[in-house]
Amino acid sequence: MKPTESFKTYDSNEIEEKWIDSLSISKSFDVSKKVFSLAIPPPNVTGSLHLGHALNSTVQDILVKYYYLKGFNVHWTPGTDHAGIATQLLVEKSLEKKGINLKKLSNDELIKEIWKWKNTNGDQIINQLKILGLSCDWDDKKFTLDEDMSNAVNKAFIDLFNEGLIYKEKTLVNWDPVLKTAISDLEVISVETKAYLYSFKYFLEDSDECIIVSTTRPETAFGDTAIAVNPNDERYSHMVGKKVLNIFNDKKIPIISDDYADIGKGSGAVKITPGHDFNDFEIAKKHGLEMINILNDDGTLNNNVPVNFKGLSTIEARDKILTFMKEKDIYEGSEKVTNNTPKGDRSSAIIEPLLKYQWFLDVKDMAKESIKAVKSGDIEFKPKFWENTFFEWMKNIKPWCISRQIIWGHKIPVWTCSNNFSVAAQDEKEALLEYQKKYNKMPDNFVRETDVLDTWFSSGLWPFSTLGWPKNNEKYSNFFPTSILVTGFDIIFFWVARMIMMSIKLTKKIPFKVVYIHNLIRDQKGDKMSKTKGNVVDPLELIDQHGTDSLRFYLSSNLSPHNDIKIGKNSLDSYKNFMNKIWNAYNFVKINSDGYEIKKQLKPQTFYDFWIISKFSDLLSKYEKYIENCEIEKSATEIYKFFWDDYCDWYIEISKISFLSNENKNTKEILLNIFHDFILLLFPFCPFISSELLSQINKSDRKKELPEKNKYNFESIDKINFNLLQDFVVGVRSFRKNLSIPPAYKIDIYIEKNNKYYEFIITNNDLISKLLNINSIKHHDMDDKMFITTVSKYFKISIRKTNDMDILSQKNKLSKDLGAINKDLERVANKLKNPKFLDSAPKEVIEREKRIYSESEISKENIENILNQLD
RNA sequence: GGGCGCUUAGCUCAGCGGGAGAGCGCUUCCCUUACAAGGAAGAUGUCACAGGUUCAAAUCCUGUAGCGCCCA
Repeated sequence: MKPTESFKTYDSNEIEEKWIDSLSISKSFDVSKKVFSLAIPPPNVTGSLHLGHALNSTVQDILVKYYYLKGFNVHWTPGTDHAGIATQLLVEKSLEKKGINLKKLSNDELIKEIWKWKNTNGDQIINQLKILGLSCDWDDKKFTLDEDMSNAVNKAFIDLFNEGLIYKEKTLVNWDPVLKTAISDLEVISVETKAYLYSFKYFLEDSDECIIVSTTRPETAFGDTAIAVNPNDERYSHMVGKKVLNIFNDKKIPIISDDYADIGKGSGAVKITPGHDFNDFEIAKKHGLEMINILNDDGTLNNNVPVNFKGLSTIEARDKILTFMKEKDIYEGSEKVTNNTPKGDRSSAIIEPLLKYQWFLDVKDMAKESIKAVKSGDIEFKPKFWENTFFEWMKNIKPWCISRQIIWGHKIPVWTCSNNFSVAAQDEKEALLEYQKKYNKMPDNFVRETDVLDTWFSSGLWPFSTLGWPKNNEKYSNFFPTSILVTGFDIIFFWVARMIMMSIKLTKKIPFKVVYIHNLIRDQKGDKMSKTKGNVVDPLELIDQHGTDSLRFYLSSNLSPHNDIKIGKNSLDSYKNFMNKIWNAYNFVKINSDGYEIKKQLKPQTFYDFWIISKFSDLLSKYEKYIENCEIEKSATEIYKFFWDDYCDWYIEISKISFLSNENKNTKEILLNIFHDFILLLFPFCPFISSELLSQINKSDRKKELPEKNKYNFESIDKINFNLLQDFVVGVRSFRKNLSIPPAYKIDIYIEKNNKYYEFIITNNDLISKLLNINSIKHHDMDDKMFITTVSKYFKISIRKTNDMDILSQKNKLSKDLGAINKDLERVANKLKNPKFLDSAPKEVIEREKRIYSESEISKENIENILNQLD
C-alpha cells in the first residue's frame, strides 16, 4: 500500500499557472508607511529572457516581496530600454532577410519599421519576466522612448547644455566604420591579437642620416606629422628640431622631443599620427602639430593619400605600402607581436580613432560629486569592495561622447542657425522662442541635429525619469530617491556610475541608497554563455522542467559576491527536491492539523515544542538580518537548513510519536503555525508554492505579512533537553548500525542510573523508544560483562551482548574515536598549560577549552574502559 | 603594466582570528503510513605555496605561483 496515492503530488507547472496573475503588488501613496522602491534594470527590447535577467530580477523580487511582507509601501517599476544600436541592427538585418533594400528606405521609413517591430515584439521580454513570478507594477511599465521618458531626456539635455556641460567639438573619437557612428570609450573592447610590428626608415632632410620607426599600422604613415624621441635619448638628441621627409605624402615633418617616446622600446623613435591615435593626438596638441585624417567614414583611405591608395581598405593599403617601402628601400623588417586591437562591442569592427564633430558631456565634476556621495556613505555598494572599482573609473573619467550617427533613439534636441548659434529645447517651437530670447533675433535656416543620443544617456535617468521627473508629482516625491539598485557588476561603469552622476546633477539627490552588486551566470565550465558557443541554458526550459520556484531558490542560494554561478544540467535537482519536500511535509501537516488555526500566540508545553519555536525564532532573525544586509544567499541557506533538518527530520518525526498519545493538542497547533509562518518566509523566494500552500492553509484570503517576532519570543527556552535527545538518539542509531543489528530487531538500551540526565531520558522513555524503534530504555550496572557499550557526548549507551553482533567493528570505531580524542586532548592540554594563553585569551575561550578538556578526558576514560571490556 | 577577486572534501561552494563545514556525489542499511524527488548511519581534507604577526592563523600581513575579471 502506498499512502502517497491519496495525496496530490507536487506539480510546479500547475501551481504556477494558477498563481501567475496574483502576484502583483499594487502601490499606494500611504505616506504613513515606510517606502521601499526600486527600478528594474531595463532589459533591451530586443532581448529574450536569459538567466542573467532571471538572476537579477529574482534578487529584486525577493527584496520587494520581503519588504512587502514587512508592511512597507513598495514600488517597483518595470520597463524596457530601446537599446539604440542593437535594436536598429536587429531590425535592419530582419528587413534585409525579407529582401528589402535598406538603401532605398528613408530614415523616416526605417524608424517606422523599427517601431512596427517594437510594437509587435517589444513586449516579449516583459511577458517572459512575468513567468518568473515578479511583483512589479506591470500596469506602470516604462519604455525609454515613451513620450514622458523622452521629455525627461530632453530636459536633462537642455539643462546640461545650458550649463555648458554638453558641447560639440571636433576631436578624435572612437569611430565604428561598419556602423558608421561614433561610440563611447566603454563600447570599445580591446581584443588581444597577433600582429606584425614593421620597421622602416625616415631620412633626415638633406642628409643620409635616417631614423627608424616601428608600427603595426604602416598604412597610417600618410598621416604622420612628426617623429618623437625621448629627451634623454642621446642617440637622437642632435636630431631634435630637424625635419625628416615623409615620402608617403612628400611633407617635411619635425623630429620632436617628448617623454612619450620610450628609449627602451624598439629604436626609441616613434612616429606620430595625430589623426588616428589617441596618444599621438595628445602629443600633437601639445606640440602644435598638423593633424591629418586619412580615412573615410567606412574605414577606406580618403583623398589625403596618393591617388593609387585612395579607396583602399586599411588592410589592402597595408600590403601596398609595405611593397612601396621595399621599393624605396626604406623597409627594415618585421617581427611578430601581440597587441590589443580596439573593436566595437556591437559590430566587432576594428574601431578607428577619427577626427569628428561630436557631442560630449563633460562629466569630470559630476564624477567628483559621485565619488563624494559614495565616500560619505550616502550611497553604499554591497559588497563594499566594488567601491574601489567605481572610484578607479570615476577618477580617470573622460568626457563622454553622447552622440550617435544612427536613427533609433532620442534625437539630440538642439537647433542651429546658419550662423552656427545653437539652442537646446523640447521642440522646435520652444527652440525658436529660446533662440529669440537668447540672441534677440529670429534664426534663419534653423535646423535640428540629426544625431541621436547614446542609449545610456536615457538609461542614466531611469530611476527618476520612470518616477515622473522632471515633474515633482506624487510618485516622484514618494518613491525617489529609490531604496536600492540591483545589478550585475558588468554594468557598473555603463550604467550605475552614470545614474549616480546624472541624478546628483539633475535632481540634487542620490538615485539610490544601496547598490547591490550580484554575480553573473556562466555555464558549467565557467564559460560565458553565448549563442555562438551553443552553451546557453534557457531559463524557460529550466522552469518547464523544474519549476520557477526551484530556479529562484537555486539562484538565490548561489548568489555569491566572489564567484560567478556555474549552472549545469543537474544544478537545480536538489532545489526541486526541496520544493517537493515542502509540498509533502504539508501533506503531513494537513492531515494532522484539521481544526487548528493560525494564532497570534502559541502555547508550547513540551520541550520539543519549545525547541522548534526557538529554532524558528533564530531563523526569523537571521532571515531578516541577511536579507536586509544584501546577503540573500545566506538567508536561503538558513531557510533550507531549518526546514529540512530541524522541522522535518526532527520535529515532524517527534510529533508523529506525540500524536500517538493523544495527550497534548498544542503540538498540532504549533506544527501548523510554524509551517504556515515558515511558508511566509519562503514566499519572497518561492512565491508559487508559497501562495498555493498559504491558500490551502488559510481558506480565506489572508493578508501576507511577516510573522510577529513575539509570537516566537519565549523567555528562557531550555534547549539542552532537545540536544540531549538528539545526542542519545543519534548515539543509539549509530551504535546499532555499527553492531549490524537489523532495524527490525527490537532491543533494549541500557544507560547508567547515575548519569546526570538519567531522569530526562527515563521521563521520555516512551517517546525516545518509539523514535528509535526499540523496546525501552533501562538502567544497568556497568560492570556487567553481558553488555557491550559505547559513548555519546552525554551518555554511555549499552546493549546486551549477543553472538551475532559485529564486535570487531565496534572496537575499530572506538579505537578511531579514541585517536581523535587523544589528538584533541593534546591540543587543548598544550593550550591550557601555556601561561601566555591563559593571560591573553578571552575568558569564554579559556572556559570552553577547559570544558572541552574535561569532557574529552571523561570520554577517553570511558572508551578505554569499554575497550578493555571488549578484549 | 595597474587594479579587483579567487585558490578549503571527487564537484559546486560556505566559513574569514579560538574545536575543519554544507549541498551534490560516494559507501552501508531501510519502500518505518508526508516525502525513495525519501529516511538512517558513515567515509573523505598538508584549508595553493613560502615567510611573518599572534598565546592562538583556513581566517590578519608580506611575498610567490596559478585561475578569472576590469582598466591601459
